[in-house]
Amino acid sequence: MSKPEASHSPPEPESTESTRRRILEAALDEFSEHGRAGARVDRIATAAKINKAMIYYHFSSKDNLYREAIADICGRIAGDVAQHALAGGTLEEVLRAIASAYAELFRSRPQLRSIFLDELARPQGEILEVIASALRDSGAPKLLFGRLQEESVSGRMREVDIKQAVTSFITLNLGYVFLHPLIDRLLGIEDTGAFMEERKTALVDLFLHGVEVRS
Amino acid sequence: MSKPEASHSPPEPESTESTRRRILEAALDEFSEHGRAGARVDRIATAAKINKAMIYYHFSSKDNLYREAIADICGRIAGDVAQHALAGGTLEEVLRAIASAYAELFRSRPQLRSIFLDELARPQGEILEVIASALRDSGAPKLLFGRLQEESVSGRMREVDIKQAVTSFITLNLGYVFLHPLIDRLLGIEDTGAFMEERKTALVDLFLHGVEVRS
DNA sequence: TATATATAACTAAACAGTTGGTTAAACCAA
DNA sequence: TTGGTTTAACCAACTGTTTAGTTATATATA
Repeated sequence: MSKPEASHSPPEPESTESTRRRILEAALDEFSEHGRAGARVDRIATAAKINKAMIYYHFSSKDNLYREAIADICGRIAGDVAQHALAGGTLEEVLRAIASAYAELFRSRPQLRSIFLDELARPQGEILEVIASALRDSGAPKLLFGRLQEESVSGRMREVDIKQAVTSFITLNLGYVFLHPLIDRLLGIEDTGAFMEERKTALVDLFLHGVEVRS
Repeated sequence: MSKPEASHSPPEPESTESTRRRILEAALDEFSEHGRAGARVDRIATAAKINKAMIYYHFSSKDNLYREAIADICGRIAGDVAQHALAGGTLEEVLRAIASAYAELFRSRPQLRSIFLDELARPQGEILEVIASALRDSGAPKLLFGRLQEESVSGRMREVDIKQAVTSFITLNLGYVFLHPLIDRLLGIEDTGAFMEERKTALVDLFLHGVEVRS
């Protein structure tokens, strides 16, 4: 006595939050993989296992979905970075903690990388501001800036422009994350993961030596 | 006695090279501004002042046009960088020359930045190889690697992993170029151009101090 | 020398498929 | 019954690409 399968039987209605979440997650994957212009709404719908119209019901437009998907994940960045217990300690300890935090951020949230690169390639003020805020709220830039100022004032660090120094540390960290497809080819690096692991130590080492007072 | 205007009268045929050049230039602008998926063939045709069908006559497909436009401009990179007379001199002089070359490359060819970021975001082996080859052929990576090895062997440089050191120098240089929209926001930098100028000196300074033997 | 032919470059129009988005109706839990 | 959620079908515009026709020019041929 088998029940006739309905030609269309919608799954049990879920909570709004649950549906939105599924859409946001599918969207982030799609935008990460194809970029904003290359992403397809119907692919997002398929991946989220919903009818395409639901995307418009919840998010109004493709563009708005893009914005909200990024805002959603950026909202997690501060928490992710905080896991690395950025706090006091020697300058070296602080730098190591930040380097680890950044490396782990992009390792644990692989969609972030391509989306950040997209927004860097063609910045949209609004979205870039969301990203910048997230990184700011992580506390890392402020901690870095503050510590470098202390070191400078106390004479443990050479006289260098603090903004340039912070820029250098950030680019030393994020540089390989973002540029590794190119660098791997230029230098014949075959194990990106291993190189990234060594990198965390190497970049802190270089930076510390670069800023310390010559004895 | 006016001649009746033909309903459609194609202009005199130009040389193939001239038409192709116009298309390639318009294409590079379009791809740079909108990305591969966001670029529109009809916009490229309008910008190049040709009939859209000519793009297919000369380049077969949008994708092939993308590839050829990038290959075309990458073919110029080696020459651009060579303008900076990368040669011998002290390590500092070599590093300064390379830093200048990189900064000038992206300043003088503004389309490169977003296109490189696109390919870094979603690498296509073939195109990334064209880009890597262009940078390789510029001679800068080899010069850098070679000089750092010399310095290491002769004891003027600390014992550091050369690949990590080269990676650091490249990321110190290209990092700000690519990440400046974000860094400017994080650090409150208002004059990107001025900061970039200072950067050339600051990054070489940091790097040199970072690798030199402690006396 | 005049004429025919082939070819490359070019055109406007057409094409077929895809895209983001819309709509009216159905569904369902409270 | 109500209001929120969901559906299948639909839509106009857009997209990359193709087609058939035109023109200028070089070359072959009678």
